[in-house]
Amino acid sequence: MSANADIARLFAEMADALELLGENAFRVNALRKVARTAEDAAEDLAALARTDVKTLESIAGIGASSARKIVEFATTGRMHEHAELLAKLPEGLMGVLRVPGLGPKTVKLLWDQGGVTDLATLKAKLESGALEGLPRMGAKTLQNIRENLAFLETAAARARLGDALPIAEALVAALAALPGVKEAAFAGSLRRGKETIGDIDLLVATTKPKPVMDAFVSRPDVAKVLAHGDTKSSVRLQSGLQVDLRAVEPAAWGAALLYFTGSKEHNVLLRERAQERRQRLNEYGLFPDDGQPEPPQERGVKPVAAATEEAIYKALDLPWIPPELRESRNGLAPAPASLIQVTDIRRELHCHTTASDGFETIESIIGEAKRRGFDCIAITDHSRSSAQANGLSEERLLEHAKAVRAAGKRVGGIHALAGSEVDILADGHLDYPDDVLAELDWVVASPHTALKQSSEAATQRLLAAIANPHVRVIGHPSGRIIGGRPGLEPDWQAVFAAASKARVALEINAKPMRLDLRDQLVHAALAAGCLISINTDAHALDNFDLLRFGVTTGRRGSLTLEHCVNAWPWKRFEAWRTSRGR
DNA sequence: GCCGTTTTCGGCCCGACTGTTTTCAGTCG
Repeated sequence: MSANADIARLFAEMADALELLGENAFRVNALRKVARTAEDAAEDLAALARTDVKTLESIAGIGASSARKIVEFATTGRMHEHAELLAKLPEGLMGVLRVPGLGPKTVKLLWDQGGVTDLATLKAKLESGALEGLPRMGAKTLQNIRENLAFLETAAARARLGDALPIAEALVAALAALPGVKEAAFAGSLRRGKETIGDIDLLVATTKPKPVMDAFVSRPDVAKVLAHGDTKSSVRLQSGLQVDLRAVEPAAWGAALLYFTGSKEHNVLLRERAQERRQRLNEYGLFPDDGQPEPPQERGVKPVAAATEEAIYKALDLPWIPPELRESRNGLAPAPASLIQVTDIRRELHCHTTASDGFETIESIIGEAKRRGFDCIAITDHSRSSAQANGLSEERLLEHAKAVRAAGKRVGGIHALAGSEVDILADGHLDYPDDVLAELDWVVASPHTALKQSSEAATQRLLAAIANPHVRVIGHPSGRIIGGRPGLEPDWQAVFAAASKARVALEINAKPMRLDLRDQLVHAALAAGCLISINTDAHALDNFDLLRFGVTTGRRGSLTLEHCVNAWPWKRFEAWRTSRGR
């Protein structure tokens, strides 16, 4: 999977380089599309390049030329066109493109006429005044570049879904409370539930947008106003997060929500479908195409559909597609009939108590699970090797199991499973011997250490854990931390095949810093016939609220109720739980 | 560079906003 990320980076860099060199914009866009396709792909493109180039070329957006480049990368680890392109530019010049507001035209101008070759020379020449007098470089523009460069130097990477969503929800609530606002919502990658987001896209429906825009840019948490128009404004919050707000007429709400939710590929597919039906789709509605070049909304043409997303999909003979599935890997395929949702989840199968590194007593966390309507909770404190997490010795584990069962009886009305989150050691052995695991009701096996081992070692490690008859779930299978560490990169196809055969579920850990398995891998695991378990890995009572992030990740991987063991009726779950190892 | 029951060549989304402009180029989404 990391090969896909590498491929995406190489193509994105080629697109940047070509743009700086003034190459044809459509060629640049085509390369960008390959980059986005690679980033979203559920398949391992490098593996495909080695075994099945035809299928690689059949992926929308990847043509013969890009396939050839991917094959070269998959077989040699190099992409010579990428290297040759980058050699034509000063090494740090592409970094200058990361400054907000600086695009290829301006960077090329700064390079050709200003001698800027990287962020350091840009900073020096801004300070020395060497850029004054260049075309289109007025005082205001130079000041903006200064500020945006300073921002770039301190900016964090993309925000995690778990951090951005609560901020967006608060902003939406504030906008919805303003006079004249009929609807307010967040759109963009946040609505699609991507694990990280670059900015927050907000949308309001109102007939009087100006006061809404004014109120928005005047918020106390706004650090800088990037744009302030009648229907569109853009700010940077003190947290560094950029927030864009668009205002539309209530009658065009659905069209705007659809348009600003994306993804780009999804929008293109919808527009193409509209064109096939002699219709035009834009952010103002779905219109009959009368062949006139001027936008229909400016000529008073009545839309076929505009007020709701559902109406627009329906007019295009499509079912409404949930935002989480509007990614390139899904095309316009309808959502599966029973796509998982938060209300389907009946049990939590991975949580911690004060016995290891949790903050709640056994009884407290069982009570919380019951209060939330769950039929079962598995208590899975850490195993002995996780010393930093106060992992349990064999003796403590067996005592703990008794305490869990007793607490379950005291609370009543919920099944409390005495389990363990047992470490998968670097060599694939589990942290307790089989005869100890046999004493438990439930075993989640997870990697916690040696997360930089080779792909081969990681594959053998996970296969060994899957082969253990006591293991029912592989917890956070890669061990990655979003924006922190990449985690294990095993041969996922081999892992999925083994897990599918052994009926061992793979976890989607709902912690926003983990979301592990990630969405693309969930998609691939399901294609291989795997079972999935969504768990919050709760260490505190409010951690149960993180469930929605795990469910969103499952939805992005097309997870259905049938493949999620947390959603099964109790009898089916019990039959599966007790079907091995005992 | 990609794509094709209207094209294997000739298209490829386009509107809002800013800053420097005196009518528009560049960026962004």
